[in-house]
Amino acid sequence: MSGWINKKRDHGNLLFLDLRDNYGLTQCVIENKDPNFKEIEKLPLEAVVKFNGKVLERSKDTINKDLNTGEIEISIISYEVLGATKELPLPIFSDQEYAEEIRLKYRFLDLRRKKIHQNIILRSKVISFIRSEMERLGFLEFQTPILTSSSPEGARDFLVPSRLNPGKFYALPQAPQQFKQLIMVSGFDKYFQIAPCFRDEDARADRSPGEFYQLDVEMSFVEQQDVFEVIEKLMTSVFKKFSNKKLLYEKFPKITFSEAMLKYGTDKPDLRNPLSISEFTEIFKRDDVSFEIFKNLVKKGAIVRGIITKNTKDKPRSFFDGIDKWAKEQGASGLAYFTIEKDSEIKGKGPVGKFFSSESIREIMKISKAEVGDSIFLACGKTNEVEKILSQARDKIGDELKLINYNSYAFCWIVDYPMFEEDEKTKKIIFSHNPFSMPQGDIKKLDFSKPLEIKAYQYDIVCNGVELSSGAIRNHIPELMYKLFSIAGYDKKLVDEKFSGMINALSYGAPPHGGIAPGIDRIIMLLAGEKNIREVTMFPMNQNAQDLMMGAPSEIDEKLLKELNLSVKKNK
RNA sequence: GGGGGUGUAGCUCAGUUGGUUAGAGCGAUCGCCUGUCACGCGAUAGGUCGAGGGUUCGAGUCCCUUCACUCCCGCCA
Repeated sequence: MSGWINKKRDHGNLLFLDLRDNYGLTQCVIENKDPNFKEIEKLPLEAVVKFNGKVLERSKDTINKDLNTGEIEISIISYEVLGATKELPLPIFSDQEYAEEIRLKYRFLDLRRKKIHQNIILRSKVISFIRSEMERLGFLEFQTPILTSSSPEGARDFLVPSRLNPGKFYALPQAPQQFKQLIMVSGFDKYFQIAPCFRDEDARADRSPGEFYQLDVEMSFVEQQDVFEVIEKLMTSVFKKFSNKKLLYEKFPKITFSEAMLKYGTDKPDLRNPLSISEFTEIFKRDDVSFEIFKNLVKKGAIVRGIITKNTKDKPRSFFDGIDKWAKEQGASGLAYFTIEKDSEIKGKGPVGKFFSSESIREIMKISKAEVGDSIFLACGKTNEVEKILSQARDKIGDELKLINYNSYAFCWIVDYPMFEEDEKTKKIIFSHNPFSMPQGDIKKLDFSKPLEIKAYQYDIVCNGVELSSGAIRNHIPELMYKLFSIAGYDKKLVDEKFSGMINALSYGAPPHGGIAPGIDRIIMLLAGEKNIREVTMFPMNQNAQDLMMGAPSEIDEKLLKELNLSVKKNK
């Protein structure tokens, strides 16, 4: 048996060694009467060795139930060192947390550790299963180019200089978006790919810098619902196979974008959380409400929304103040709160309760289905500010009140995204999501004079508050595409120039088509129960997009630069 | 680009109000130990307290600057 020395237990005249390989641990044993004893005793942890020996059944009282191989052990007869080791920069056998820097620099050692080793194995199995499921559903896997052209919309591109075309650059694909549409125009009707995607944007815990993988899917002659059915089938089978956690919905609920923003304050709601947001702005226009701070803000155009918590009348003051304090730490102006009580009359108890008449509280209860004994947290401000803080408050309060079943998965679809939105700074009309999406409604009757009212066949799939993917039914009609691009400030010439391949292809008989591209890394994160994408990525870069193990990015030899017709301008 | 957190031995961490020689566990090295499975026991080595500057009789501890890692905002069609 060959493997790494995981742990030694040296009794002086009797030595146990746990030998580790990809599959687990096996205890090996040797006694001091063996001539090899002294040498084996000195072997360092993590040396790679081959032991020849006898497999022995362990006596009943020495069986280790925690090991798969705990009923046997190997009595060592001879050995060979296959790979020596220096002193280790981090221990392998412990479950302790280590600094990322050292883990990433010695990733090959880190990957020997049990948890991350299992995560990577899980990743392999999930991807393999997805492939076979997609094939079973009739999809074909194709590869698309890695060296392609830069696209004007979307994220920052990674660029690759062209030696043969001095001064020109390839871009790495942000996603195979245009290619998968071209595949549909080419007459293939069900495509998928485990596709590498490259975006030069800043990292987050759930976002690798630079590169990540999508399950890229596209289908022709389909409507939105056809895409949903394929993905629902796939996700339920993947999540059932690789997790024991409960799926709250097998038919994923559909929530419109505007409803999601109102009820949850975000377009990626965690539906494991039963709390929802209600709209109360009108309450603050009543004469029998005297909460002047909010009333004055409402007069200036602010809105008021709030979250009802059920039966929280007995919660200590510290709970409510804690939430208010937390909200201020998040940069909001805080959350006003009171609890609905009743003696002879309905009234509000708490710092701002006295500002509300019985009648106004009755109205609040009607709007939000609140009852006596419930409490209400209120936020006031601009729409996007209120949405943001209440969205966070929903997670925070749900967690504190233990309302969230963390042992479950709640999928949903967010649908009916607007085609356009107004840029906050420039006040220009821009594509709110994907410029290639098909607008909803009768295309001949679309009112292009009110672009902000146009909805798109554009959708997101969300699980446990994690955005897994967005997708769309595509716009396959060139004239309509020119029209939509012109609203976003691209004239025909520019569209022809920037999207020549696409627009040209759509002019030669393009089928209606659509698709989606769920993030593989995030699916694995959800399945592995990890909060950080590096825990499910074999060789990740750090937050500054550096590979500490390989030393990337690095400076480049002058000769190579010259061949590429490039010179580097040094700062300072 | 902005805000927060962290940085002390190879690794994980403790270090009180600024006060004597900066500690523990794991790991390493050496010794003892025949049924452990986080084996046990004893000893030794190992420190620019991230770096630079300042305050002070005295700084791991206080102040300033800076670097690294990380979390968040911006950004991510």
